[in-house]
Amino acid sequence: MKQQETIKATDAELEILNILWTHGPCTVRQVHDLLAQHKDAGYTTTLKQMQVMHEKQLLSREAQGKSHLYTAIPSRHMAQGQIVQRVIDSIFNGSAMQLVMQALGNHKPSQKELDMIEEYLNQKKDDMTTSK
Amino acid sequence: MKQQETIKATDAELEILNILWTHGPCTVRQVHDLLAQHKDAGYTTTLKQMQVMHEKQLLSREAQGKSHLYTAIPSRHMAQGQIVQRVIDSIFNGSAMQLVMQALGNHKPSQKELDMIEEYLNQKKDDMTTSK
DNA sequence: ACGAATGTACGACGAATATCGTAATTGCAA
DNA sequence: TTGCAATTACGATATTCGTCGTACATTCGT
Repeated sequence: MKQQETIKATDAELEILNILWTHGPCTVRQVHDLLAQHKDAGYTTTLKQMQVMHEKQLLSREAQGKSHLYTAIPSRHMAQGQIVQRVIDSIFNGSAMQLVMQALGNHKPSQKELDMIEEYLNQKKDDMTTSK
Repeated sequence: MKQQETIKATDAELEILNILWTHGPCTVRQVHDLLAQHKDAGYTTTLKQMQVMHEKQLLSREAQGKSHLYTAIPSRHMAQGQIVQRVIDSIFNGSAMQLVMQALGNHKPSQKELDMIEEYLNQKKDDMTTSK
């Protein structure tokens, strides 16, 4: 059911995964052009990177015309979970709450976002009284 | 006012910083012994690492007897902020809230923790109505 | 005062990563 | 069908990171 236990990706690889997660399946050219907007690297660099990621089972690919269409294999949600956990373990001494506070503090949440959390909290509380 | 704009530390370095943050100034031996509890590496490895970190201005040091006492230069809080921001940018598409939700979802907060957040939220709301 | 123990300094090495040049391949348009 | 432009394949190189061996320095107990 799980083709992959843990995701091991470098920062550069994360960037590419993020593009794929956001834009759906892409060719190397598309990914590269997006990357090039805020980063400076040659086309073959991106190509090589994606080839390696394909070997590492981070990307699947399918021929399409003369090029390849690449797709992210790990889900964004799964990767997020793992990375968040790693951050918590490494510098938040294992406390997820501290991370939450940090993120909230940094961010100056908008009213709408505060409402979102509140709603979430209320729902959690309901869960607690209803069951368990 | 700020001796350091951005903190660039590898995972291994983060581990060491975390020890220093938690235990306060330490000698190489102390850090190494703590690391050795859940990791396997030689003493000189830790030493070298901390020397490099000293060059990189991640650690300051002070002679103490025959050894050196090392201290983390960046504050834990600052490092947390930067890392959280980087995570948000790289895989949460810039949305701090998504990270918060992910962390909350992962973690199954306790009642006490929920109260903490709620209190925090109320305070935020007060801020919003009082000032600004 | 001297030798063992404990530290530090320094350089080297392997693996992984990032980057790119160049060659081979492929699809398509004329 | 043939040539060109785009794409892929395949190393080669540079850099960084983690690791450690070994040499040098210092302290302390006796």
